[in-house]
Amino acid sequence: MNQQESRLTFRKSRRRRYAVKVRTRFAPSPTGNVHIGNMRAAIYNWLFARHMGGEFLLRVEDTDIERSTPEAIKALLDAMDWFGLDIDGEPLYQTTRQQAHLEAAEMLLAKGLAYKEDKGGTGQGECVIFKMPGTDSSFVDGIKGEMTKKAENMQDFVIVRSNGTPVFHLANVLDDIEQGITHVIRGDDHVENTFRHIALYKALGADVPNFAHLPMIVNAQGKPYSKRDGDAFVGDFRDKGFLGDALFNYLALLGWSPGDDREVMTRKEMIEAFTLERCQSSAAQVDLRKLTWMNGEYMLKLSREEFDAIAFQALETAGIDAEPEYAEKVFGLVRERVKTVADIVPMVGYFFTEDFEYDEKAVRKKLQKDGVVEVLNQVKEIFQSLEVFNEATTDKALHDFVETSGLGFGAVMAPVRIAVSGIQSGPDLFPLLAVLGRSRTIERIDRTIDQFLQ
RNA sequence: GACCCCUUCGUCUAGUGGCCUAGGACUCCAGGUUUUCAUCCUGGCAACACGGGUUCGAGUCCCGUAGGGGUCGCCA
Repeated sequence: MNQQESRLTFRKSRRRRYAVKVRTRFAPSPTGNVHIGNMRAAIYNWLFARHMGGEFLLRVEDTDIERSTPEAIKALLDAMDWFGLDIDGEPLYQTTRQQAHLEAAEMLLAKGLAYKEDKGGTGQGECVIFKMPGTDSSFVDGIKGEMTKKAENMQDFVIVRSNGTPVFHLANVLDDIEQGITHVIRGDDHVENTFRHIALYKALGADVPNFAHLPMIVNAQGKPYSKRDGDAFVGDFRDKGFLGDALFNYLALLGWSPGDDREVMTRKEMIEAFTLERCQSSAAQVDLRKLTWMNGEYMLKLSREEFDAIAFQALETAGIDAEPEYAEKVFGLVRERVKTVADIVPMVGYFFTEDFEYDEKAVRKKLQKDGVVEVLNQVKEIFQSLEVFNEATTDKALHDFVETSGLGFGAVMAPVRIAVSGIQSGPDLFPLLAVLGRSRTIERIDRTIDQFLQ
């Protein structure tokens, strides 16, 4: 009922401004790190704007001179780029607006809607305080429905500090007016502010936009993300090997669903299906396992070229020098088994060095057993005698060997695999051998015998 | 403490009074496919916070309780 009511009212208020195009915005302060909670708000704003055929703007709230460095701004823009959040128009930098903010404060003062006072008698001088109208306030939240607050529960608040700088509330509202924002979609932590902001809009003689408040996202312990949760920044997810598209999709689904069973969705599908009414009003918990699964789905959707480019990049950062043609063959082997970008290097390491590690347990359980030396020696001879060494010939040769020797597949394949790769799991053995090549395969078998089976 | 908000499987969710013996996804478990691992296929475990109403009928509406969260800055 509540949902239905809110939907109606929300539509009605939009119809009133029928000629106005929907405009949303992302208004972060550039601090060098973008929290995924903020990024999710950006995603929802973007999705909503695109769904409505409207515009998505960026406003950089860079008034904190200490933290708002050019690097921080670049990091912010990079994060948006990584997610593919394209903006309409030029970003508005809040520092360029200070004069306008101050003039508006003067206007409110002149109209008697604000007053000056040394709040709390600090002796720091007088600040400008906005006078709340003294009436009950209510608005219809696009997600939460009807919200009300009694006059006695709302206090006057500072809009210009005694040092002459504008406070968030004033700047934020004024800039939203300047940018023509029709829908303010932001975190739940702003609901209380909304009552203040609505009063400001009215005092300023501006149309009050629609508001929608997104529930917070919480960590794996179900607690709010704090500064200590190291993995809450967008950059951390990138470092952990997640793809921007996958994180985007995952975050979009964290608090919203299309209403049917779709989960892995294209941008187009998400844009088409996205509505505020379908957003959840309770907090959502981040589940890295599901994110990892979804990332795997996106890794699978990558084209050969895209995957190779990513894999080369990963190799490069790991300091591994790779010959392109060979590396591409290796990538082809692991392409479908990788869940995150970070999985690649550990999975292909042994292809690029003779100095790879042997898994101790694998050596103990599969290699250091009676008869293994003989098996490896015979396999080596078979490989040496092969006219051509490729996937098909090694496959046939080993299968023949298994048959004639009367040994099980496992008794032959496992030792060979460990001898050439050091580990028990990996790509299909024969393609692996083919990529490795005959000489390397034989050398590795020899070395394994010397090292563990003498 | 005051004000506001939230509550369906472990997690993300579907559910707008009868279609719900509550559906899907991730995870986990079992079986199958596979030379290994992953994939893939099949099956399984698992939830309406609690208590009262309203109603012929409640996960869905109302009230209360409990739990959780947000806000109470000359931070944003």
